[in-house]
Amino acid sequence: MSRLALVDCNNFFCSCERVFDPSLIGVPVVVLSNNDGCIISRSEEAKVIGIPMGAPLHEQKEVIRKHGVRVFSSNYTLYGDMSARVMSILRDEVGVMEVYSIDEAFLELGEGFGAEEARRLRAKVLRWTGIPVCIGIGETKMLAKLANRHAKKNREKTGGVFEMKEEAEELMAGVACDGLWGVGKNLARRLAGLGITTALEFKKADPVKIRKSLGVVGERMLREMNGTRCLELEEMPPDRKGVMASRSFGAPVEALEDLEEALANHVARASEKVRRFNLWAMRVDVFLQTNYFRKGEPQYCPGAGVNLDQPTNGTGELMGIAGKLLTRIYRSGYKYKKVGVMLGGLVGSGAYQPVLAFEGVREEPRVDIDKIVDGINRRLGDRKNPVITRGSMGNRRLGGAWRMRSGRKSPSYTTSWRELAVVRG
DNA sequence: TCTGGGGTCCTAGGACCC
DNA sequence: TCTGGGGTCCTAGGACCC
Repeated sequence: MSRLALVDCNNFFCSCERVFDPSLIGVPVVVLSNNDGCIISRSEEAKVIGIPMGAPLHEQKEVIRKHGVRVFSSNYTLYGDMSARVMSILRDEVGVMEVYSIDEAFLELGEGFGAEEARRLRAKVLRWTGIPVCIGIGETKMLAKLANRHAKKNREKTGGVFEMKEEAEELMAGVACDGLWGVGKNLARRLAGLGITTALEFKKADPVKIRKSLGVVGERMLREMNGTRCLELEEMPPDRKGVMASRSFGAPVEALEDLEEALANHVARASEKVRRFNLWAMRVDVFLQTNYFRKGEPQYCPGAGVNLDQPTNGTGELMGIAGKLLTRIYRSGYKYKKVGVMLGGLVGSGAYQPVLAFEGVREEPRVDIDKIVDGINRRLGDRKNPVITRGSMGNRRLGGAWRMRSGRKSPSYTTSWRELAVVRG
């Protein structure tokens, strides 16, 4: 019987911060979401003192002060680079693997790769990168996930590695349904309605009943729980369906010009991403949001989209289209919280149907300015701080109400010459 | 005062077609 | 009394994940 391993980095963002700052070891650490809004990664020490996942920062001010919690803005440049290092080590170990997220990968295990080998791999990743991982082994993705969860929750006993074997059912009896991968609050409630509250009860449930109540998604999970693979390993990630870019503002925004400037920045990021994947967009959507946490204020969350005659990934062209959509939905008198753009209907070169053109098909430009700008920005700046921008994106140094907060970011230790760690003799 | 961002898949329902 | 049936495509919204 072939098996999969799920390798999952522990408290990944916090662990990345710790690699380059030893003073963080042994003390509570948290990393914040964009705009310094929510807590999205916690060290073990931070979990112990009761800081919940996803909690708004302002609700935790007291705990943070009392325990001297170290707080960081997110530094995705650093995390992305550390992730690539971990993944390259894993890739050396097995023939087939799927990078599932920035901090997780599924590995197809060969004969003889069991808990012992997993422990060796775990030690290797820790030694080479400084990142601690947990490894769960099972016949399917769901079982590997469950094993991983057990390994993580009982780290002293398991040493961070667990393989699903005969004791699986005993373990499942102690896991609530919403602890299963793919079962959230809502599905758990539906399952409870069927009298199913533990992972073991789910595993033994009647497939017909599950199918009827949870659809194909539920049936797939049920089969996976019983050792039948329904969720295949995806070695090559399939092409993206859409690319979105949006940000909450650092402060409420009312003026159209400010929204336009923010949107131009989002379009620049989104179109660069689309070009990086060598794709073209057939559709553009723009949306606006007011702050739905402020119940007393008038709310307005409109969106508008347009299908394009010809696919494009040009920054300038997309900025023009998005700007028109924005003026169409904009109404004055609201305090906006967020603006965003979604590039959809992505197609590869040659995969799209040329338009039946009465006014002539657009010519390809002789010099592709966007690609040149992308190259320079990639070499001299980073994704968040491009060195070449357009006038419509505003001036970074002048700030602007819409720019997000990110006041506690650690240096990009591994990707910027100017921010290398300094060793004192 | 302050409350993230970016994805995926599935389903239901409407428009439209023959 | 009679008011078809079956299909596809698209979109919006729900649910979930990290």
